[in-house]
Amino acid sequence: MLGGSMSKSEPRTPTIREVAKLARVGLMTVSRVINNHPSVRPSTRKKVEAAIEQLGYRQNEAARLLKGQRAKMIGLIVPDLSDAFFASCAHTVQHMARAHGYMTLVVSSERDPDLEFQQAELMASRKVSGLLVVTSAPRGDDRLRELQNTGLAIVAFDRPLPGSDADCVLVENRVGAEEATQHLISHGHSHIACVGYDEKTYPIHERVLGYTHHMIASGLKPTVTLGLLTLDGVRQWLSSVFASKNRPTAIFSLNHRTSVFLLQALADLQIRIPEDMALVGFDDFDLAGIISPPLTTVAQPPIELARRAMTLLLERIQKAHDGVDASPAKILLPVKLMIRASCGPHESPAPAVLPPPTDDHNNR
Amino acid sequence: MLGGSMSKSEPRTPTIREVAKLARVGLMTVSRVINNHPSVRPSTRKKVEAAIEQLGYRQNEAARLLKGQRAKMIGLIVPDLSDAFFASCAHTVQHMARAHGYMTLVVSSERDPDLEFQQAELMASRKVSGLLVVTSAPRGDDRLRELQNTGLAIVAFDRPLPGSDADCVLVENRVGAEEATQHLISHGHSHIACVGYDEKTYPIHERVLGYTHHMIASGLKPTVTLGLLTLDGVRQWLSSVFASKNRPTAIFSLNHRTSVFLLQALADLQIRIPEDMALVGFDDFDLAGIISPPLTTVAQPPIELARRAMTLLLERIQKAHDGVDASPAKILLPVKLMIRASCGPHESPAPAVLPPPTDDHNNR
DNA sequence: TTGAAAGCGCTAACAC
DNA sequence: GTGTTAGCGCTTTCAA
Repeated sequence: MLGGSMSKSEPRTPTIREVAKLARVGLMTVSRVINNHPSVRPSTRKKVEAAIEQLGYRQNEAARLLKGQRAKMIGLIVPDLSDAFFASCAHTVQHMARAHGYMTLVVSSERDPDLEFQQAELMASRKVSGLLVVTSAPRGDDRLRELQNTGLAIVAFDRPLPGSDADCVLVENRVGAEEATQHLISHGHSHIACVGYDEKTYPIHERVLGYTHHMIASGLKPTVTLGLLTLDGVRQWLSSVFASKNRPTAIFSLNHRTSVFLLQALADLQIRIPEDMALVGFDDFDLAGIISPPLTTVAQPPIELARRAMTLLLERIQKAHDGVDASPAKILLPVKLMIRASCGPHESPAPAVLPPPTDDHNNR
Repeated sequence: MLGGSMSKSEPRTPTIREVAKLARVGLMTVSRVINNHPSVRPSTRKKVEAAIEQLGYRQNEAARLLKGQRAKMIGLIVPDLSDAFFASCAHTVQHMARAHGYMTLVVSSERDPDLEFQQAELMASRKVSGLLVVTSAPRGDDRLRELQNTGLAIVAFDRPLPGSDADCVLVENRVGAEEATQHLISHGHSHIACVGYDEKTYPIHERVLGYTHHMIASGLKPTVTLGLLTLDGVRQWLSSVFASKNRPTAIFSLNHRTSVFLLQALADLQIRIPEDMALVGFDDFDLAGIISPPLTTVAQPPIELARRAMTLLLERIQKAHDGVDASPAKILLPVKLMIRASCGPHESPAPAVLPPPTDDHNNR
C-alpha cells in the first residue's frame, strides 16, 4: 500500500502545536519564532528552532492565507509564453522569485485583454504577493489599474499599464527605431520602408514614432505598413513593393516575427540582402548573427528587463508590507544596435559631436 | 462602480455564509451546490446559484486547502524555461491547464536534480493537484518517485522518471537518430561524426544509441563526441577533425544548441554546407528552413508532447480523485525528418521494402 | 516576554 | 434533501 507505515496514524506533516509541545512553550511563541518577531527571548527561540528542526516542521500556507496573509507567490502574465523573448523574461522572473522564496504562477494571456484581466483576478483571489505583467490591454482599459488600487502590487514591463503611471520597466523603443533608421540612412538609403505585424501594441507604436520622426527630421518620407500578419502577407507586400517604380532600398522591420517572414520572403523572391534590399530588424535573436548575411538588429535586453521589473516588484511588496506608500518608479532601459551585415559593409560612422567616452549599453 | 456601498465596512469578498443567508438555506447546501453534489433539489440549487451570482461569490481556496482538498493548480518543472522547446511545452501546458480550471506553477530546475526535487516538494506542500516534469534526475535518484508514491499525481515527459515505469510521454529519439543517420548514409556518406553537448540526459543517450546501432548495422564505424559545451569547444573539435586525414564528411548533431554552434563554427572556418560537410541536427527550430542552406533536422513535436502529458495528468488526477488506481501509461510520439538542403540535393529514396501506404507523422 | 482564546471560510460527518 | 457541529493550522487580540 502507498504510505506503508506500521502504526495506525500516518505521519502527518507537523503543526505548530506539536512544535510547541515538543519545545514546551505556547503556540504563539512558535508562531513568533517563525515570523521573526523580536519579542522572543533568545533562549526560547533556540528551543523552538530545535524543535522545528527535529520535527521537520514547515508552515502551512493555507492556514496563513486563511488568516489574511499573502501567499509566497507572484503572478506573471505575458502575451505569449512560447515567444522566445517572453520565455526568457519568464525564466529570469522565476529564477529571481525562487531566490526570494516565492513560487511563480505563469499565464499566457494570448493577447486577450479579457483573459488577461480574468487571470489577474484569479491570481489576486489566490492572494499572490504581487503581479508582473506584460499587458495586452488597450488604452482605456483600466481594469488592471483598479486591481492595483485594491492594494495588489503590480509592476508592468515591456508595456505600461493603460492609464497608470505606476511602476514599469520599458525599453527605449523610440531611440532604437531612430538608431535603426539612422543606420540605414548612413548607408545611403533614402527610401526606407517600415513594416510590422501588430498594429496596436505600445512598443510597436513607439517604434513607428521613432522611425517616422527620424525620417521626417532627415527630410525623408516615411512609409509605414502594419498588419502584415502572415508569411503570405509579407510576401505579397514585398513583391508588390519591389515591383513599384519608386521601390524602397531598405526595410526597417518592427518586430522579430516580421523580420523572419521578410527573410523568408526575400529568399523566396531571390532578392539579395543587402545588395537589392537592406534590412534592419527590431529584436535580436539567437541566430541573427549566424544566418547569411548576419542580420543587423536592435537588441532588447529581456533578462535585464525582467530583472528590473522583478526587483521593482519585490521592493513594492516590501513597501506594501511595511505600509509605506512609495511613489511609482519608471525605468527606461537602453537598446543596442547590433551592427552586422544586412545593411552592407560596416561603416565607421563619423561621430556627430564627439566620440562617446563610454559604450555601456547593458545588453545581454 | 464595483463595490460602491455607502456603509462603513469595506466590501469584503463574500463567503458561503452570506450566500446561505441570502438564499435562506444552510451552509452545507451552498457547499453542495458549489461542489456539484447530486443531493440538492433543483429548485434549491437554483436559489443558491442566484445568490452566488448576485453576491459575486467565489470559493476561497485557502479554506478548502485547510480542509485537506487539493489546490486547483498544477506544477510544471522543466530544465530551462528560456529554451524555446520547453517554453513551447510550457505554453501548451498552461493553456490546457487554464481550460480545465487550473493555474500553473512553473519552475526551471536549471538542470539541478536537488533544486528540481526541492521545488517539487514545495509544490507538493502547496497541495498542487499534479506535477508535470521534465526531469533532470540521474539514474538512481528515486526521490520524485517517492513523492509520487505519496499519492501525488506525476507525469513525466521528454524523459522518464528514474526507476519508475509510471506515466510518461516520450519521443522516438532512437528512431529519429536512425533516420537521420540513414539519411546521411543514403547521401553517400560513410564517415559520419556524431556530436553533442549534454552527456547524461536520457534523450541524448537514446539518440546516441540510435546512431551507433544504425552505423554498425550499416557496416560503418560510429564516432561519438560528447561534452561540446561551448562554441569554442565546437570550433576546436571541428578544426581538428577537419584537418585529420580520415575526416568525416557528415555530422549528426544531437541537439539544437550543438547544431547552432556547428553552423557558426562551420561558417567561421569557411567550411561549406553541404559540399564540404553535410549536417543533420536533432531538434527543429523556427529558422531552420530559412538559413542557407536550409538545415535538415529531426523535428520533435513540443506541442503534442505537452498536450499528451497534460492529458495524461488530468486523467491521473481524475482517477486519483475517484480512488481508481489505474496502470501507468507510456506514450511514444513519432519524430519527423525534415529534409531540407544541408545534406545535399534531395534524393527520392528507393524504399527498402515497400512504399509506405500512409505518412502520418503527426508533427506540428 | 509569553500564553489562551477566538475565528479566518470551508467541508466531512453526522443528525434530522 | 437539508442543517448543525466540529475542526483544518494558523495569527490577531488581549490578558498575564
